[in-house]
Amino acid sequence: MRKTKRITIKDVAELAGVSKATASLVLNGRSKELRVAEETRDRVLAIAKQHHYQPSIHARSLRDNRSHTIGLVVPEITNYGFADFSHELETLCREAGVQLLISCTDENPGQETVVVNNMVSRQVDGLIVASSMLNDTDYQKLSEQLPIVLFDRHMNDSSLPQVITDSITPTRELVADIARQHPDEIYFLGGQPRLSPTRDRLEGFKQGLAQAGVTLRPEWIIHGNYHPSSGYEMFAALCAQLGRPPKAVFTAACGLLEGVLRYMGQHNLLQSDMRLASFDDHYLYDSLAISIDTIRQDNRQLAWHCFDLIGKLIEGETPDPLQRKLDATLQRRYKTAG
Amino acid sequence: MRKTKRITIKDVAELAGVSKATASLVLNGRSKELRVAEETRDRVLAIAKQHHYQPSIHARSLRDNRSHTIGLVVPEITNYGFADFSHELETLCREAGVQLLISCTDENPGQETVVVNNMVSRQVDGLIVASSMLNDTDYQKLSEQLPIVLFDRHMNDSSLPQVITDSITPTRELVADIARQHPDEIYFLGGQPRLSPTRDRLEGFKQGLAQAGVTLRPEWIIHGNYHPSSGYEMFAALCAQLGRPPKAVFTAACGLLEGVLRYMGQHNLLQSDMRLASFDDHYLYDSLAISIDTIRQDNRQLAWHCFDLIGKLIEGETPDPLQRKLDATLQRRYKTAG
DNA sequence: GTGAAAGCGCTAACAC
DNA sequence: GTGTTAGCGCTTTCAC
Repeated sequence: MRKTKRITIKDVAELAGVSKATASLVLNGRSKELRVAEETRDRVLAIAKQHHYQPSIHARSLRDNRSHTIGLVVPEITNYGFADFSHELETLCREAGVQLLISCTDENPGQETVVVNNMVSRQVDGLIVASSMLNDTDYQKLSEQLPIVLFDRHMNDSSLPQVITDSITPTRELVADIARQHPDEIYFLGGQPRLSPTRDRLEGFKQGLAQAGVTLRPEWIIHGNYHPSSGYEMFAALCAQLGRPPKAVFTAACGLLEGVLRYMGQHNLLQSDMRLASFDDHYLYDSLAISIDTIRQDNRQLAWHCFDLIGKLIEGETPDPLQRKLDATLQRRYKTAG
Repeated sequence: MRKTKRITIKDVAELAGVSKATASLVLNGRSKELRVAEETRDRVLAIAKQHHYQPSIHARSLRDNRSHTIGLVVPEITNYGFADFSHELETLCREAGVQLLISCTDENPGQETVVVNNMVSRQVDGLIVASSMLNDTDYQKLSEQLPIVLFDRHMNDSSLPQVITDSITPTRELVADIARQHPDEIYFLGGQPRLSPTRDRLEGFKQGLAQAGVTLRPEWIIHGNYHPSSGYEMFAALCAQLGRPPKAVFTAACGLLEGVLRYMGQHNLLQSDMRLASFDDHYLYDSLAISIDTIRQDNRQLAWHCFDLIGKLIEGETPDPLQRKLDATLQRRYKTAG
């Protein structure tokens, strides 16, 4: 293992019979502008190629005080939406010669602090975060040290750069549609009430009811958290309380939906005529027994904007606008009888 | 942005009125063994804490010629199995103070070369790869430079360190069961015939037929590739050829199954009595209209062994055994009538 | 046109 | 007990 020792610029220089400085110029393609003799240049390049010279990224990072690395912090990489987003972002990074570091928080604010500190100590040039925190004070402070972009979730009136999907509009439209079919019973299952996705989607839910002329009943709104099991429990409790499955349910995120589906699978409810809708899409929903309407985020756009923001911030530019809101798409699967 | 300039060990030393060397000793917790005065030590530590001193990882990496970073290369992070594996591996790495770099190849050998080179140039200490290559010559060569562990897929007689799930045994058992129910028609949809998962799972398929006393018909075996669309196309062609859906199908990986399900969804076949089975599990399969038997890999074990191997290799140890084969679990969902 | 030297932040040998 | 120094690999003035 590790037989071949690294070849350094000093080695290349010596082999080519020039100084480190000259070799450096040539290898950085600045030989033209700084008038290095063509013959010298070719010699250096030949040696470098022949010995597979690769610059030490550590030496460079140390010198430049730049790691060409950015961090991505997400709640769960096993969540299809975040995986898709990560993939898109990784592609953008690779094309730009930037290395992406990915860490998961498991929806746990304590762990979020750990992984973020970890990335800071790794001297990432910037940080892109889908935070599980309730407020942005930590990030506000951190953003004095390095560029931060929040996405997917946003905090109360945060002024930090951020990219989110507009949840309210599509939720309103979808919920209004469902409410017209089931004006007497439509439940909202959400995560922590203080997290922005919950608040926004609940707002959309309320607007949807209003739009359909349906009066909200307080018991329709149920809060839990975004842990996988929470959707299951909320739905189980609801079924127990009603003595039957509800007529219509909107879940605020795919994790919650997952729990609901698990319960339904275990209790043979998948063939029922319950109307189910959710934020977040998944390709397997096309193959489920039950037709679920969903709201699909555009992860490619999301990733692009995050990358654009963080890149500009790192370069010291001031991107405009600093906060971006993207459109989602309704994915309708439910077919109204007749 | 970036108001606060980094504080270095030199700053700490000066503020504490000691030399860099002393400060370094103290900060690395080696003050006891090298008899630094307690008073000095406390002073240094106080200053460091007060100014939030954080060592420069780049300087350290440069000096130690170690990045405390390992690379993970997977075909698709959006594939649930790989996402789950990545998550497990990331947790292990974090606990060990190692940073994990993740890159995707999109099942494309050319891109695999790119991302691997990328990681090498990032000077990762080791590399864990689920390769889409047909042979291991590239990795054989690369392993002279740095430790490599292959997982999930293995190449022909490769002697490189690797961790794989035993596909043959569970596939045989599952297929034998299906073959007893449908001795006259059971199809195998696989990826590239030369990739190890395809070969192993096909071998298990054949053994399963033999075990059930069923004679294999050559037309039952269909090869495509592991791209999402391939399963769809193979299955569509099969349905077209038969003029009806097949009675029983085994797909060699979840990507292929995804394609089959998409076709079935579009053609209202999800309620049919076709028997479907596959390698790789997904939590949503519990909620599908059709009951799919699957073979579930143990990603936590898989990640643990990869981490164990790469860690030991990096430390210069020779792990034993160098190649590991783990057991999978049958996830039965199909209920035989009666 | 090219080379010598300094410095990025850190640690380890070796003085004192 | 503590300080001095050299060196990890690279780039960038500034001389020559």
